[in-house]
Amino acid sequence: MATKESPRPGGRSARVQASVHKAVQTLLATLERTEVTVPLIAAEAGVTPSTIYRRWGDLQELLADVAVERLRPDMVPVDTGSFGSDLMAWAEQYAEEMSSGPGREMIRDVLAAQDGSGAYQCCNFTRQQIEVIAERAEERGEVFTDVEAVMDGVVAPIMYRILFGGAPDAAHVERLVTASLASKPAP
Amino acid sequence: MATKESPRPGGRSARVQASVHKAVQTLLATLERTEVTVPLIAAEAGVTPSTIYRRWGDLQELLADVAVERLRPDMVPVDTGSFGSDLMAWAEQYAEEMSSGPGREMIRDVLAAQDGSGAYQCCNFTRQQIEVIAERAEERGEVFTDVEAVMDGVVAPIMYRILFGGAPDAAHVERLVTASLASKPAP
DNA sequence: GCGCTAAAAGCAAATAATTTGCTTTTATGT
DNA sequence: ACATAAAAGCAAATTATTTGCTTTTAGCGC
Repeated sequence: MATKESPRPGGRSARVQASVHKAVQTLLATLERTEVTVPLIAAEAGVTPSTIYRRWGDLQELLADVAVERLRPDMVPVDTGSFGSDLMAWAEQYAEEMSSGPGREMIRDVLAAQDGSGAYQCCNFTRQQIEVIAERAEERGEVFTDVEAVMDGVVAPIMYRILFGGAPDAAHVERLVTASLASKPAP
Repeated sequence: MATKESPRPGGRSARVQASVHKAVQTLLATLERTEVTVPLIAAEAGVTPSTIYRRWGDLQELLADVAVERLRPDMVPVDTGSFGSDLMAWAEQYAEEMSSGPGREMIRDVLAAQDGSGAYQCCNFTRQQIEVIAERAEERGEVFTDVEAVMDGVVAPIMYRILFGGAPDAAHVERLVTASLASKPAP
């Protein structure tokens, strides 16, 4: 989407993107999802609706774009001393954040977009967080669970239940992590 | 959504629902997702757009409603003689169906709707299929994996990867099932 | 069966959204 | 500085959505 091309002639590009993103966040914080429209966002951002349509295509793509930015992790997983407790702490926080109203809406926005790249990015944000935990474990000389096994055993069940059923409770998350630690100790 | 109330005065209800659903399926088979609009569906179904708006609210809810119907299982999982092979056969078919273009679009439609009940229903369709496999295992006197453990260990990873990354390949699905069979043999 | 009733559907005007052709602005490379 | 091409503005045209009101219909009591 935002490829690495060097900025070409003509763009107020970055400025508009920033104000539109901010406008979306402001409006989402205030109004119901169904009340947030492109013309409203345009007015709030001080741009023309056609600018938004031409840059993003439609409301869903814009909402997805904003949601991906907001889902980008802003901190490194806390270091609690071991792979197991790092993963447990991370998973608990992840489940809580994603289960929250705003979390669920952001995930929904990302998945609703036609362009699947947002979902892929989010998945990678998560994978990278786990890789950080794994790399620390490796530096400590620990035996630790394969990253893809954690994706399957911890991340996927949490996300599945948030999306398709009730959010998993803390005990469930703890069980998932424990099982993952026990089952596949291999890199 | 479609509650079990006995039909009240006035509804051509069922007839309209059927023709609109059929129209949606016809159009989805022909056109790109972004080209399918409420007025088009209305014309194809021989109803007025306002009828659709009043019954379903918007296009997304209608698409979700249709997708849920299409995701409803139409057969019982095949009986291959044991819990393990039943689950393996079912998981392979499930992964294949859901990974397909139409499968992915239906899931997306279900999740994109404001009304989360469709996702919940789909999750239950899946759970019920696994329960059928589990009940057969119980009748045979087998030891078998808890249904929720299968949801976490097999269904969730398949769905997560379909939604967020590349679809899982056959070998991956096989590994998930094998691990699930090995890890939690209990009720 | 016959009307009564209320839910659902039709119709059409009003509103809101999206698209589009054309003009203007602006960041970059020369 | 100037030329250039990408991005943004503007406004008209199109398309989608909402809404008030009328008509049709299925179930209900008689």
